[in-house]
Formats: sequence, structure tokens, C-alpha cells
Amino acid sequence: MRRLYGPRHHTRNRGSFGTRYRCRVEHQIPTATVARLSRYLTSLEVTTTSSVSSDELAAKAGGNGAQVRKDLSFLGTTGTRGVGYETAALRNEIRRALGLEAVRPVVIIGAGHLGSALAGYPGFARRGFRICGLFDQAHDRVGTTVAGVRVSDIDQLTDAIPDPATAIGVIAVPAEAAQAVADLLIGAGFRSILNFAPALLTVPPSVEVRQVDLASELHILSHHLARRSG
Amino acid sequence: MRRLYGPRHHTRNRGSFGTRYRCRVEHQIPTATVARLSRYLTSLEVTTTSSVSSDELAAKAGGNGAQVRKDLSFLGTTGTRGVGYETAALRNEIRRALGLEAVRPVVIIGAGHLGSALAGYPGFARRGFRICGLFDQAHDRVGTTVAGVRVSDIDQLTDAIPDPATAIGVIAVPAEAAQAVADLLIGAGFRSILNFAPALLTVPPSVEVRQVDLASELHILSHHLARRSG
DNA sequence: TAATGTGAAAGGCTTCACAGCC
DNA sequence: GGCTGTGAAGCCTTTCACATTA
Repeated sequence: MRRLYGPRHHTRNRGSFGTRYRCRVEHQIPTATVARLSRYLTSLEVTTTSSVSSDELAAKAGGNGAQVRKDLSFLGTTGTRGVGYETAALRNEIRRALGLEAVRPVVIIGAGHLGSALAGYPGFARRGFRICGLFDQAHDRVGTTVAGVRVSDIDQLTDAIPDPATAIGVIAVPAEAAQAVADLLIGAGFRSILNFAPALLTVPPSVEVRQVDLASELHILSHHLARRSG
Repeated sequence: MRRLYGPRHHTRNRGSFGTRYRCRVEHQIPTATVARLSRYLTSLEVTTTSSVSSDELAAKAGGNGAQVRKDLSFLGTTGTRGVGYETAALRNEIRRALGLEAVRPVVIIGAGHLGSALAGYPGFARRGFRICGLFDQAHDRVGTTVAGVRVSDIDQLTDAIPDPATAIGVIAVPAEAAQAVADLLIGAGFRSILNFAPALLTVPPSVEVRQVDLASELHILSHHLARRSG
């Protein structure tokens, strides 16, 4: 069985024509941990004390102390027993783990209600991202300015982004158009997509998609309401 | 060890001053399954064939056939071996499980960019919800109309919603104001909250909160980008 | 003393594999 | 022959408990 927790340098078996060799994987961080690191970072951004304990961080960001410690153990940082973690150092470690050493460019496709709201969302800039493009198909939207960002024609996508392989593409168009936009992004060299359309995207394995479905969140809450009152 | 999958009527042990009794829990659906049921429903809404197989549904909504079958087994529906599931019946079963037999009311607090976008999002109405209130603190927003919904003063929250215990409250205000809005909702009788502010809410156990953090999704994508190129 | 770091145990979810049924 | 229903196995995640260390 594969070890998942424990030593920080994990190993993983790979089959290869019957033989097996072991390949060293550094800092293979579990996906559940990555999601929490994001919350820890958001907390640490407004922490003023010079150090925090795992219990303090858990109280601010959610979870419990043991989980915080296990999560942080993947970073290679080491806290100080009896004291806690040095705030500034931990902040930097998490930023590094999340690939935020430099500001990461984001483009938004779709300048409708949602796309416009995202373009103007102050939380993105505050947390390591820069909206460096807002694109739309509709000619009457092209040329207007939304939340300080100029709306460009979707055909200019390729020209506007110097290195799409390090950027994130956000899909904020109706479900019917989502796959076409995904294909466009992938064709332009994007490898990370955040999809707000309630549609399953088909993409090659080299491309990562995350799906945010607002109605789905309401469905889940609705289910629990029904369970309790029934 | 507790049985989780298998027979549809689960039992659960409850400690009670040393004695243990077994209490029948019908249709205790795992949270991961509930999230997928939402996607299945979205697919089924646009399915035209009179029946679907688990593999077909998996292809449309994501996942694999075995998972679809296991998920649907919690509903108590039974498909037809050799054929599949009857589309209309399945759709109704899932709606029932998600508490969508009647249209579920939703109120949005915060009529800024995000709140306005949500109020105008056609996906909500299409998938079983009605936006029946949009509230804001700012007096210059009150009285205006956003996406066909009138913005009301937040003080009128209690009057506007007949039965808050069956409704869902959506928080779309800045992080600093989120806890105050949550307290307001809970005081008014809400028991389900969808929170878009990147802030940890403290609520009594009777209230369920779901958190959608847009920047967090970008963090996760950013992490994977960094892992691959580094 | 007060906290971290981490094996081990427990819990929950997904996948497998196949019996059962239409 | 095709597809469902479901134990069992395996994997991933969380929690526990405690040795360890500043």
C-alpha cells in the first residue's frame, strides 16, 4: 500500500512493462490539503502576531490543530515546538506551495454579469492574481470598460497573453458555449481552466479544470433543509 | 465499523449514558453523492431519451457507471436491468432528494457586483430556485432594480420572507461584513447560508453553511501549474 | 511547560467485480 | 446480451494520541 502521510519525501510505484521502479516525488501535497492551504494563507495575510500556533490558525481558518500541523508538514517548514510557526515565514512557504511567488495572470472569457463581477472582484488582486484580459464575442461589448478592464474581442486572445501556459483561464459564458471556449483556451496554450458554466468540459489530460457550479451549491443546501424538516 | 454502503436503510449507533440503541436512518445520503446528484439532475433536464443507462449518465455528467449506480441506489429508485433508468422518474426522484419538490426561495444579501450577477443568473431559476429578495445596506442602492429584482433595505429582511427556515440566504458582501450578515440571517430564522465572502463564519450547529471561495479555486489551479513546471 | 511532528487507527469515498435480472 | 445492484477491496482523508523538543 502506498504511504500517503508521514515522511515528506514520498515515493510512488510506477508499473512499466511488468517491472516496477520507484520514483521520488517531492512535496506531493494531497488535494484536500492544498484547498486548506489557501484558507490558511488568507488568514495569515491579516495576522499581525509574529507567530501562530496550529490551534490558533485552526480557529481562524477552520479545522483543528492536528489537521493544520499535518497539512503544514507537507511544506517542509518546521515550526518551533512550544511556540508555533513564524507568521511571515509560513506565509511565504504557503505562497510558494501555491505557485504564487510571482503574480499569476488570469483571463476571463465572457463579459456578462458574472464575468464583469469577477473582473471587478477585489479579492483576486489581493490574493496573488492579476486580471490581464476580459474577452467577449459580442461586438457591442468589445471596447467598453468593465471595472477598469477593457473588453477585447475573443479573437485577440492569443495576442494578448504572452505566456498562456502559466496563466489561468476563467470561463464565464453560458453552458452552451463553454466547450467551445475551452477548446479556444486550450488551442491558445492554456493549461488551467476555472469553469463557471454548468457543463462538463472535455479536455486533454494535460489540462486541469476546476468547476464552480453555483446552483449545485444551492442544491446541496436544499437537500439538507429537506432532510431536517422531513 | 459502521456500514456505509450497501442496504438502503442504514443504522447508526448512538451513545446514551452507556447504553446504545440503534436508530433507523432512511436515505442518509453521503455528501459526495449529493453533490453529484445535482450534476445528474442538470444532465437529465436536457435529456430527451425516455431512459438512460448509468454509463450514459456518467458520460454526460462526469464520473463512471459504477459510481452513478451506487449514487442512485441511495434514492430508492430502481432501474431496469438490461435497460437503464426511466428518465422522467429519475429526474423526479433526484428533485425530491434535493428538496426541490417546490420552488425554493433564495435571498441575496449584498447588491454589489457579485450580488447583482447572482440576482441575474438565469441558472438559478432554471434549476429550482427563485430569487425573492435582494438586500443592501447602502441607501443609494436601495430602491434601484437589478436584473428585475428590486433592491430592498436590509432592515426589511424579516418582513420580506414569509418562511426563512425553508429559504437559503446568500452572502455576497465584503469579508469584513460577512459575520454580521450571517448573524442577521440567523436572527431572522434562516438555517442555510451560502457564503461567497472569504471569511470563516461562526454559526450554531443548527445552521448549515457552504463556502464558495473564488480565489481559493484559483489558488488550487495555481498550485498545480507550479508543480508541473517546477 | 507548551507546542510540534507523526505513526497508527478510524472513517468515508471510489473502484472493482460479479451475481442477478430483464 | 446488456445493464443494474451491491458486497468487498482499496484508496484517501481525518482524527487520535503521544513521543519529542525548544
